[in-house]
Amino acid sequence: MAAQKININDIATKTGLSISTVSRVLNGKAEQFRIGKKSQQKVNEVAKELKYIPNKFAASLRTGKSNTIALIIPTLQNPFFADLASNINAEIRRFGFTTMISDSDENFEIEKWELRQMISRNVDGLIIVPNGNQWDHIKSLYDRGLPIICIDRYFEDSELPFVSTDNYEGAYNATKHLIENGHSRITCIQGVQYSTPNKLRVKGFKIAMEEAGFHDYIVTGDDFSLQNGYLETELLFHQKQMPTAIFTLSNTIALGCMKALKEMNIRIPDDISLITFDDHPYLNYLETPLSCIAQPVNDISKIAVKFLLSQINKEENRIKQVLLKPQMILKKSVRRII
Amino acid sequence: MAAQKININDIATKTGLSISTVSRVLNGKAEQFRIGKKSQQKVNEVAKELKYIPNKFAASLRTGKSNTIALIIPTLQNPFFADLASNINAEIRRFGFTTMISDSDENFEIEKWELRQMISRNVDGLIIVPNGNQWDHIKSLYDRGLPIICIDRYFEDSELPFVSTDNYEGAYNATKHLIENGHSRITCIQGVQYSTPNKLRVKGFKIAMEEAGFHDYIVTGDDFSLQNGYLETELLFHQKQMPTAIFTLSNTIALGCMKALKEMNIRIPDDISLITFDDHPYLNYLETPLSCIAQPVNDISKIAVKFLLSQINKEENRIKQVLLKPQMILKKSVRRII
DNA sequence: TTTAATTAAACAAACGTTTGTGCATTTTTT
DNA sequence: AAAAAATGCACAAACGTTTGTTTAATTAAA
Repeated sequence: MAAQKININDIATKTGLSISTVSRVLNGKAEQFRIGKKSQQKVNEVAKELKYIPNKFAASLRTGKSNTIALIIPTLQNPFFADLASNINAEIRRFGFTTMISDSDENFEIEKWELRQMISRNVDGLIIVPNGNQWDHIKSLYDRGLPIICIDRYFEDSELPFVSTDNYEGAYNATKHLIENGHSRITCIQGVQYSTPNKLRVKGFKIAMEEAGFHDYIVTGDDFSLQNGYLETELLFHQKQMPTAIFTLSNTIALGCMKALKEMNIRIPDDISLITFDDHPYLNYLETPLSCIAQPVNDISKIAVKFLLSQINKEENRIKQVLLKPQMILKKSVRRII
Repeated sequence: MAAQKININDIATKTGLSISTVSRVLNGKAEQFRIGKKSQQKVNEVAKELKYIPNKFAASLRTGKSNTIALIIPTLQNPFFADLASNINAEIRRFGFTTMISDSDENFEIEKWELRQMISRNVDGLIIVPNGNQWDHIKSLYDRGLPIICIDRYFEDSELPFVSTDNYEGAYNATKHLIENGHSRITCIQGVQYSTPNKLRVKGFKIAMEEAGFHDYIVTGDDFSLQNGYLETELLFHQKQMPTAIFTLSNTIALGCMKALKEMNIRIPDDISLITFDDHPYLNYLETPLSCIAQPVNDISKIAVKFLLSQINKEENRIKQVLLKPQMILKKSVRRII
């Protein structure tokens, strides 16, 4: 089995040329090294004939470059991240690089494991949506000179480069929107509490509330998951006073929330208003299309890739940390009251 | 910048041992080669101290193994594939392998490009959802001895191993369900026509219809996309006689279909019934939860990985092509008529 | 006490590339 | 016709591992 893989040497033998010549032709350095036209042609012909596929490992071992970018995200199950991954993969391909996508399963230990795997495969750069509240493992690689950029989630107290959304503004606007529609009893269901986007979203929510003079709002929840949205919503309605609006900090939380509301026969927006972070095609087809704060996924992808490549090419960059404006998309889940 | 990456040699120097000894300790072959306890300890200490990360490229070059599995899917934007990718990634990790996920953007040329990239990175195996109607590029690798398994989409006329769903039965059952609920004017909106799952789904639909004595059904469409679902549904209602039910062959098509219906103010299931292939959490929260034919994504993932690993371990396998039973999940999108 | 067996580790080749340097051969210049 | 320059390519080292073979030192057997 396993017909002998053919290599540069086979081509050298078959053409009667040396491996250095073959290598140079195959790498487009023929002119630079004055390889004769006939030799070039012979090499190319034989390479095609033998279906030569270069061994990147060998090349990479020699050059130290792998032409590969690692992308680590918390989970592909979340369409927001899947979308991000798809966009980044396509964008990276445009520049001739290959992407190694990895799903850390929202688990910090797995993230570290995957990261080690990537590093030991000599990736040229890393794009990561970190899922813990520690960044030593990332920072130490960055300090070693590995080009890195965090997207979506990042660390405020670190100098690690990032591209994300202005989460504060998004949350502020969403809350303002609810307030302008007459809501004052608003509950915010949050995700992982220590994550930067979550903290900033909560901050945006609180400040908008305080500015409006509302001081006894509720912020609850602890995970960017369907279950969390479901559970927190359930609990919410076992309290004395129901909110008139809910602000969920992710699309997954929103779905969980909707599930609970449905089970309790609470209608959106008739009985309660709902607005959420993250957009997605699916949100348009829900029972009630959800008004949301959309993140510019495509822009984030493009900027992250551009930025990473400039790091790889050792270009100087003054700006290393970017926040893009979110967009509020109004659908049908918020009702004006009073 | 780029603090010198440390290698096995640095450890050898620092411990005063040889690189072969270090290598053996690090690879857990210490006992086998009778390396002294103190030496072992020294090596491990120094490795930790220097934060040594092995260079898999060098190892792989030497061994020919990479401990990496390639996964190529049409697009992460489709939650069905994202789900599959996430499951497979997790499953593969359990066996100590790393997954390289790649999104071919539903494009045959890109698929070939990605495949070359993977091969040149010495992957030990390949799991692929092929997106064309040619398989030479895959088959030739298989013949060279690369362990391969197709999932979801596969080729009937090839001996390439696959794990997929019994698409025929799924479609047959879905159609039967519509018929049993009194529908006779049923339209099927299909995806890519040459793809095996699509062909079998259409076959299941047709046979169920014929068996029931209905001969003038419509099968239309040509892409597993939202747009296709949308367009075909639009066109459908410019015809003389409207169907009473639609069977969409993927979740993406279903969404497009729903969008068109909504725009035309046609209600599900009051005005028309709808059933679709593929399940997804989101389908439960739609305006009308969609009845569907669910594929056993998790089982497909597990079996595919198990099967691939057995190929890698050169175990004999009698059964190389597997079809799993789909499950019909009834929600609220099919109405009994007459 | 010499020889054999065991233990512990070193040597060196190989994996498939890339690349700096060197060496013929041919062409151009003087 | 001799020297210089240009052309076309080959040699060999290096990248960081793994692994088959040796070697040295220690212990056990004779």
